[in-house]
Amino acid sequence: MISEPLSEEAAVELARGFKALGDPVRLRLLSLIAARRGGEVCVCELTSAFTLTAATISHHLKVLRVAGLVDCERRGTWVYYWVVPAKLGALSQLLDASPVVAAGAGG
Amino acid sequence: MISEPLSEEAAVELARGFKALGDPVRLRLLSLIAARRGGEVCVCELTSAFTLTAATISHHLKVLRVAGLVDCERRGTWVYYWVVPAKLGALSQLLDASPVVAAGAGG
DNA sequence: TCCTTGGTTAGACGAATGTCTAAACAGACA
DNA sequence: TGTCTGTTTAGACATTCGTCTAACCAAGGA
Repeated sequence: MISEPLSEEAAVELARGFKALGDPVRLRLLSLIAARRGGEVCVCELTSAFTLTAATISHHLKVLRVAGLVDCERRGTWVYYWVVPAKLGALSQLLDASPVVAAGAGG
Repeated sequence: MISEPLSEEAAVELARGFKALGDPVRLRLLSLIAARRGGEVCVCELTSAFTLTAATISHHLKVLRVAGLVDCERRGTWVYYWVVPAKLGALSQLLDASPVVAAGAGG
């Protein structure tokens, strides 16, 4: 859980991450990617899991990527996406109910 | 970490929570409230921590409340807010990078 | 070179968001 | 009752968001 008030700067940065997660499509995209621990998922596979257009999926993937939650790489014809665990972990810790004695939380 | 794809329904519900967290003001409000573990914070105290109007703060608090992240109670003249740990914990778990489950969590 | 497939970018448009001012509601007190 | 303080609600307005279609870029194969 949050143990001390956030600075405005920290709040802006963290809010960017949560904002990216605040859409059902992006959350499902992330779950499809993250479900493959350490693995990668082709965009074509992600697109086929929705009834939305490829352009819309690409847009959502870009939002996730700009937020630093996922990263990608083109490999020949296809583009593969994977999650960035450190970024997800940072957001998770903020909400975690178990005390995390990290980051010199003075108090 | 997310270990399996989310259903559309689950994604919609969870996205509501993350969306509420996706604003710097709301994130700072939550941190101000959550920093008092089990405690409560008066709206007047929250409002004075920002340069925004009381109406705007009230609006953001309502967003957090509708999302189930905080709850409140009027007590005489003042209104007090507190966090709902269970809700924060649910969101945290989804992103948690250190899953308690070892391998083979089939389902 | 041209064509085909996979994926992204650009532009448009209705819906939702964040902020404000003004007004209303709730309680305390003279 | 009236008035003051604390908080929420209503309405307005510019900005941002999610989606689409159309166009473009990247790679492979004839």
